[in-house]
Amino acid sequence: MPASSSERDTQQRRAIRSAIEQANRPLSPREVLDHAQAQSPGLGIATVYRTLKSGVEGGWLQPVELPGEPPRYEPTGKRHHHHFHCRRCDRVYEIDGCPADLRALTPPGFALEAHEIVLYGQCAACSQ
Amino acid sequence: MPASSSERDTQQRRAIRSAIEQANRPLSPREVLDHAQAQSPGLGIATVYRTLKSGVEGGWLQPVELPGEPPRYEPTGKRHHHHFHCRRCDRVYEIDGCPADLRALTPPGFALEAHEIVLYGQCAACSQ
DNA sequence: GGTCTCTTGATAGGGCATTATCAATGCCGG
DNA sequence: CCGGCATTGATAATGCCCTATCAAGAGACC
Repeated sequence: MPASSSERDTQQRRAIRSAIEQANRPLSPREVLDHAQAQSPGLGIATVYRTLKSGVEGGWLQPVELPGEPPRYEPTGKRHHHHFHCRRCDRVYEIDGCPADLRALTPPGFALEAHEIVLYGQCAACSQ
Repeated sequence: MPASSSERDTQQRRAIRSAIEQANRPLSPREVLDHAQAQSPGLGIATVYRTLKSGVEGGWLQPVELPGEPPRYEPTGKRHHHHFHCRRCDRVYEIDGCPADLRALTPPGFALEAHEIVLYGQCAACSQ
């Protein structure tokens, strides 16, 4: 007997998933709401939070934590990358590549497990 | 006629300043409280927040923002550096150096103004 | 020491992001 | 097309971090 509770396929969830997959950058809950409302008018923020949470638990979504900011969300399975945070429009962009020989910076005795790089500045749209 | 309001030199402020200067790593408000209470028993968290705030405004302190974390505080005037966040004890350490050719990662049209690098893992104390 | 006024500590209050509540709605299997 | 139950939207409630409040306490200049 399989666990009964089925995940229903609703208009709202489709809209949210689609908004996240089509944006090629991590979105905040607010941004997800705004984008998904185009497909699902009347969509509420609570549903966005619920869907984001279950998406992370379900493994198809991952939070992108940034200094002093609420998390953004992006699909899992992408290549290793980092992010650019535009100070003007507050959007976060995906940056390919990873330049650093970070192992060299790690002090003796410290075990390096992961790293995060965030670039700050103006995005193309905001620099005119 | 000089602006009258003087900044008094109190035991609490001395203790807080000393705690921050003697730790060779950024401290959270809670850590500042714990460390400074050794010099100033009965010190309250409100005074810590007040002193941190005025320290930042006064220019001798700067906040260290980390992904998904409340800010830590360190003295200004240090060389350019980054931080290591121990996942076990949650302490943040200062890391000298900056390896990256980050300009190369910046997409065309984007204006790079600053960057942040955070290493994650276990600190020397926590890796035994 | 006296006094003026800045500081302090305890705690209530505010701000913000997120979660819980619950009646109404809408999937979906039969 | 029905009925059961997951889901939804609105909003109240929570959690966390930090700031405001205010009576009591303590620097500093005389």
